[in-house]
Amino acid sequence: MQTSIPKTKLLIILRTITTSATVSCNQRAASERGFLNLLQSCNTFSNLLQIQTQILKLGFENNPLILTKFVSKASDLNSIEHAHCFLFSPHSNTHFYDAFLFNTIIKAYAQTGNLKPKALWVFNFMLECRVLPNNFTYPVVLKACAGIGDLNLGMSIHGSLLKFGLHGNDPVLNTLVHMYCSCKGGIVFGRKVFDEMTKNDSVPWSAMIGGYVRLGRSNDAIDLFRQMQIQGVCPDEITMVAALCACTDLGALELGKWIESLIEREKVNKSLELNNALIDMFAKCGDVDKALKLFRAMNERSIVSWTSVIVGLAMHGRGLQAVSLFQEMIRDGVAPDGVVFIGLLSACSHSGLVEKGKHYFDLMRKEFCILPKIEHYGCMVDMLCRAGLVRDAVEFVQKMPIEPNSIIWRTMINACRTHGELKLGESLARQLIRNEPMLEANYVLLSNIYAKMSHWEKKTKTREVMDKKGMRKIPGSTMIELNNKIYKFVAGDMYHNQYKEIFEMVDEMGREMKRAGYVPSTSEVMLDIDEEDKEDNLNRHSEKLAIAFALMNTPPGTPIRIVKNLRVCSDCHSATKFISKIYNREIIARDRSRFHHFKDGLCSCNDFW
DNA sequence: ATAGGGTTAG
Repeated sequence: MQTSIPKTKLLIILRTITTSATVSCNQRAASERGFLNLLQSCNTFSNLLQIQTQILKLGFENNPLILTKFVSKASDLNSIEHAHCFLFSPHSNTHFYDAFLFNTIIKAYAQTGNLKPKALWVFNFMLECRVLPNNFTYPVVLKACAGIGDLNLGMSIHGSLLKFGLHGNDPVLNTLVHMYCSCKGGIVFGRKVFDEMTKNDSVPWSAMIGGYVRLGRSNDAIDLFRQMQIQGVCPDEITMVAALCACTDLGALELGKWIESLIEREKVNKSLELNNALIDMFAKCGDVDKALKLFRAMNERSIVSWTSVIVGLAMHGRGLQAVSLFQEMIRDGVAPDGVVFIGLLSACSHSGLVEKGKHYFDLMRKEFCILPKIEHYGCMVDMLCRAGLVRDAVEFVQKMPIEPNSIIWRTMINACRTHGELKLGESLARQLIRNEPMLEANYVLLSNIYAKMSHWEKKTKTREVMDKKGMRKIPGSTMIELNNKIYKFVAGDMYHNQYKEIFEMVDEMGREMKRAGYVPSTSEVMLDIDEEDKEDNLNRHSEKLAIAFALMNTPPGTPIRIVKNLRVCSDCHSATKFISKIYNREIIARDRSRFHHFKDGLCSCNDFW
């Protein structure tokens, strides 16, 4: 329940102010202070409307301070557009407006979800009104620009900053770095500003490291983080969050633990966000139990904390536990949002809980009034497809009230391939290519279907179309951490300095596995070559190279952690099960969508992925 | 009164 000033009281106060017919300076100041206090306690939209009327009645429409407070109140009440109309009506006298007032409006727009472009409109209007921007203007206007992500826009603001000859102080330069790092294609400009500025504190470092993380350049982010240490700049909790995100992206558990130890050593303030980043890092780097432990120890949790553990459990195939955590969250009185439902539905999807998934999909609309978005429909399609119910998925898509996106089509096409609906898959893939001819993933899907159908000439033709358009398949790669270094393997990799030993090890593994009953699934090889070459091809998959490398370089009995950039192929999946038993190793593999814990010849995913 | 951070299906 919101507390509001009773209307009667409000009117009495207003009347007291209005009735002073001849006011001295002191009285005027007093009435201004009184009005500001009144504004301060305004907390509903109808209060705001009353205040607006009074502003006109009392002649405060020429008082920029009062107008500024009015704007920030309106912003608090999500009514910035209302304040906008009031301030920029044809009758309003913009002659009295100052930079503080404009800055406040720009900031209010910058904070909105989809009204950010209006911040730039106000900025331009400010220039038209010949109000000079100051050093407080640029951080807010650049922040709006960063939110829009338009590089040209950002550059023109940068240009206007130079034109006004403001001496860029720290906040201005920091936001300039942030803006460039948030715009597509802008990171080099951001780096240039970053390199040329004097960096007195952690802020520009956080902006730059965060920029690399957002671009998926996590290795560069970590390099810069190390550079920061060398330069003797102390990272704060925000820098730590960015560094942890880089670890999460890489799946680098050891690196993540190192950051955690730095946090402890430097006694960095453990903000809610930092705890959330730690939870997410541990969950997505393979130690979901540690993530749960941290989650339980937190004294303040946000919806993000809950989402992180639920998604973490989902990735580890612990769907039932994810569901019970969701129920606990509801019992705790935390209001769910659309995002946590994505996590919950993906938990059901990864654990084959089709009925539960359907139940929660209905519940989100009926009980929590959250309208399912395309992502939620995507989860449902994925869930039906994983469970092998391709026909149900088709029916579901036909009944959907919104247009399916290409992600949903790709999910369906891939499911058609794995569940033998090849004709359907082919026609869907061809349709998708007609709609989206410049996306390589669509051609890869079609060519994989042709491979499965053994339609080699059609497959070759698809590949030729790709070549002609200059597209290339993303190569599969596997990452492994060893002695504080990150090693990356790609299929057939011969650049590693141990590659001969690795290939020998892979061959030995192959012999041992065959003795234990492993049959290479050569149907996974999407090439028209003979069976023996197919086996070689399988043995050169990046995953097997990484595991061989780990077996050679780590003590017997220790767990092996690997991270793949794509989904694990079914041959590598079955081979890894054998390896875990033969070599008595626990192998924890993260692929593009989930974790596989291999132990004693079995996988935690129960072959469901 | 001005700067920097977190979660999401495929």
